[in-house]
Amino acid sequence: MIDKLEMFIALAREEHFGRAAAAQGVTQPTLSAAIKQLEDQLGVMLVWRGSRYQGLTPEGQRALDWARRIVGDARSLRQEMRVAREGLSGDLRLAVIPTALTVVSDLTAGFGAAHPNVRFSVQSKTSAEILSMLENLEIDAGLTYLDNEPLGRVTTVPLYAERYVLVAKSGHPLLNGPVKWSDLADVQLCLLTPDMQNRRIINQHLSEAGVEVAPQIESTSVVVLVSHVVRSNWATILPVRAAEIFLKGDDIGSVPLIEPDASHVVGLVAPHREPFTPVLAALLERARSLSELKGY
Amino acid sequence: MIDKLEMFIALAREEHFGRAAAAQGVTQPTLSAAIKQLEDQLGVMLVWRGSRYQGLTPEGQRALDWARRIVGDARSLRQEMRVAREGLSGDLRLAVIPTALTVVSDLTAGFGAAHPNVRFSVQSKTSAEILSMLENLEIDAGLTYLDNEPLGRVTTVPLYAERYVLVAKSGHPLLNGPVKWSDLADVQLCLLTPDMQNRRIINQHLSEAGVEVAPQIESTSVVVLVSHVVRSNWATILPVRAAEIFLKGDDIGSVPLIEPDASHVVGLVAPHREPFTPVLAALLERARSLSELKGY
DNA sequence: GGTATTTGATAGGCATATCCTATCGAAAGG
DNA sequence: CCTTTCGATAGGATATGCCTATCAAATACC
Repeated sequence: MIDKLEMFIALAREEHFGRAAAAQGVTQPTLSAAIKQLEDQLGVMLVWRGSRYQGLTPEGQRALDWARRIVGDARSLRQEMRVAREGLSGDLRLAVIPTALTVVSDLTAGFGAAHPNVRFSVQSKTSAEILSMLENLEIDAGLTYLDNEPLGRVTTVPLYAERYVLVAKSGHPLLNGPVKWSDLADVQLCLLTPDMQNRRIINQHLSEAGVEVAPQIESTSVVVLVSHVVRSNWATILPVRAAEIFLKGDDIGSVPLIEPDASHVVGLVAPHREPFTPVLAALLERARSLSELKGY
Repeated sequence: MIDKLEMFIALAREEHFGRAAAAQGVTQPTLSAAIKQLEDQLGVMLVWRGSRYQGLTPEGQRALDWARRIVGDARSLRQEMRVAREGLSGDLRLAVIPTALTVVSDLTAGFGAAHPNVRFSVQSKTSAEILSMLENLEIDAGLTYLDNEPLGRVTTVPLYAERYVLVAKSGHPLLNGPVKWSDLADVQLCLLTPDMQNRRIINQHLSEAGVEVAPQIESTSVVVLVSHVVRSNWATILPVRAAEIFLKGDDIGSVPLIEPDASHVVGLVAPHREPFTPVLAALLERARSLSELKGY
């Protein structure tokens, strides 16, 4: 039963029998049969059947919610038993917005030393992808914005408030003092792609300052942005935490962006499932002790 | 997997391999094998093994919590799909304290008419048994005291406040006006057994009024108490709601018990599992609309 | 103290479920 | 019109689940 629910979740996620089967490490006929059996056992159609996958029925949608719960709890059970057996161990799968990637090392620093058997897997994703992956049990926790878009049924631990700086090559005229958002009208900017929440935040502040931007360079990667700043004449806007790591040398500099002195809360997000698995509980505890926003 | 978890729950409840197997409709070797496989899959011992069942290990205890969650959710999934298929239907298993048995008909009255395919099964239990059966998924909801003993992780809907009357044969000298608890010192009382919370409540009020009682007749059934009142010379103490149904004829009468005018809240109790299954949600809704204690 | 009973584990055998490979038919794409 | 994609179906090997029968240890009883 639980295996079939896993396959059902995979099917809903991949929207494709073949890919879902591959993701589950079974062949396509096996997954097809599993879905059919699930439908027989529950007595309802879960998937619209044509010659191809055509989405979930309303019952399928409701069943998916339960399936996620059941499968998630079953994994929690297994994980907790493994921890009972061999101490904190296992994989902790994180997805992180690009501008918070440097914060991961703060989280893992003490954690990795205290729990050497816990392995981290970190991937860079958009905030929307992070929420969807949390729902689909593809990751155990995420690092994303907490104060902008609706999050759903999750536990959150605020970590810090993002503040923004303009990053440009050393000697750039704007680097001499705080820069207003409205000063950026004629600056050549490279920015994250618009599917990134960070970009939408920046767009909003720029537009509120009456500035229209159409960056020639967009990327999903902060590294790409910074290397364009270093190697060419672009400037970029980054959260302080994301920029810091690049500011060690003399190549580039940064100044705070003011009017407004914008700030957006970033933190850890995890599925809310009482009780938490030991590994996740430990990570949340670590995040709380690290938080700059205890009272948030 | 889920089947094995069901067997594990049964074993924890019955504390006996053979009985647990019978309860699950399998033979004892099947259940033994299932538990062993569960232990193998989880990699931990769940049950202390001697020549007989000797309780759960700490890991077993934790696993039991998850197992209840998973099995309960799986049942919810199945029930919800059945409701999607054929409308509100299925069994609703209730356990009720004896003094609230007459209230069940208030709950079922409108409900049964609106949902003819829902069958009720009602059993009379102590409040402690009700809570334990809720935990073990043996019942779907209970009717018990809400304001005395700790309830655990449950949803409650208060229904009414129990108030107490003295019930005695017509013509009994005490029936002429309100009776104080302290007036009962020399009255021959028959009462519920001390494992019933109602009896403990009554004991407490009597003892606070300085009255010691050692009833010659004790029973788990209100019917037994009332028939002793009718046929012999005993009196008894009952909540109004439990007494009403017997007061139609002229054989017996009742008077309020005062000083104190004691009151204890009785209501519906159900496992807290979001979202509720449709049948349970409908019952809770019915209970809320019926409640005399909306603001409680 | 010796016998009977209770309790859970083990062994062997059968039925069923599961998962694979190979193939098919319908729909979509070019 | 041909090719590709996608999911369903068929057949066979393997694994799992559950049963009956039996055993060994512990306990209860005379």
